[in-house]
Amino acid sequence: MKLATWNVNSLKVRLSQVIDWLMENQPDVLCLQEIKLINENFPVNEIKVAGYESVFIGQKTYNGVAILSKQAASKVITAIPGLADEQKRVIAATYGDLRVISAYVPNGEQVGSEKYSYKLRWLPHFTQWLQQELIDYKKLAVLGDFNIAPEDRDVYDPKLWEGRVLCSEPERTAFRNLLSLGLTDSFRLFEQPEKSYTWWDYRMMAFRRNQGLRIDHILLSGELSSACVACTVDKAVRKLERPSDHVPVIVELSL
DNA sequence: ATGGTAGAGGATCTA
Repeated sequence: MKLATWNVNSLKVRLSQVIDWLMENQPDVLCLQEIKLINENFPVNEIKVAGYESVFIGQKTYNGVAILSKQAASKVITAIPGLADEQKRVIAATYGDLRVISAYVPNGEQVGSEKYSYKLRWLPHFTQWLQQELIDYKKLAVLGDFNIAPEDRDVYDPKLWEGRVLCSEPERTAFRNLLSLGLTDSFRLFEQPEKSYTWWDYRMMAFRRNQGLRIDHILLSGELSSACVACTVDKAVRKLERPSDHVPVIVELSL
């Protein structure tokens, strides 16, 4: 079984790339973030033709998340229970005995900004919810854009980024708190190429210089972690014309 | 410290 996540930065612009990627890679599940469209405009039919069901929660202009899957979804949730939040950042769905969450953690803009404090307020709600999900589902996979580079080795220039948004200690502590629930960063289960990243700024030719950060992650519950046989980043799509600034992360599970 | 690019939507806001 193959699960993947991809921040597409507008599903409208990236739809043909997503369809091509599905056809090529045949994942069982693909989580999307930053779809940047409202539910009425979600391309259900185009995705269905490619052989995938969709669940989604959209929003005008910003945010929006989805899960595409070969199997039909059940028990769909489109918000963190109990959290009043205008921003559409999470969706959860069940496929057989597998629970999948697609998450778009707030970016935070800049340390000290209002968006940064929103991020730091949001993360404990997210953590508490995942704690409950782990109780309810033995096989839980949390995939998405976490907007946190967990360690210095996940940053092309740790000195330059020290203390800055995506790398600051409060954010990294929040990420470690997620792992403390019993979730595993699947990427680090395996030996990986050095300087592996999932996001590169569009500016300053950052991709060509490999000036990236690893901020997209797949976290697995204990039972899934034991079944995980690979975790990879698909850099190739970043070389396409009009690419997203993020690339897919993929896990393979022996289920 | 600043500014560089991309997307949405039609001037800025967000990343």
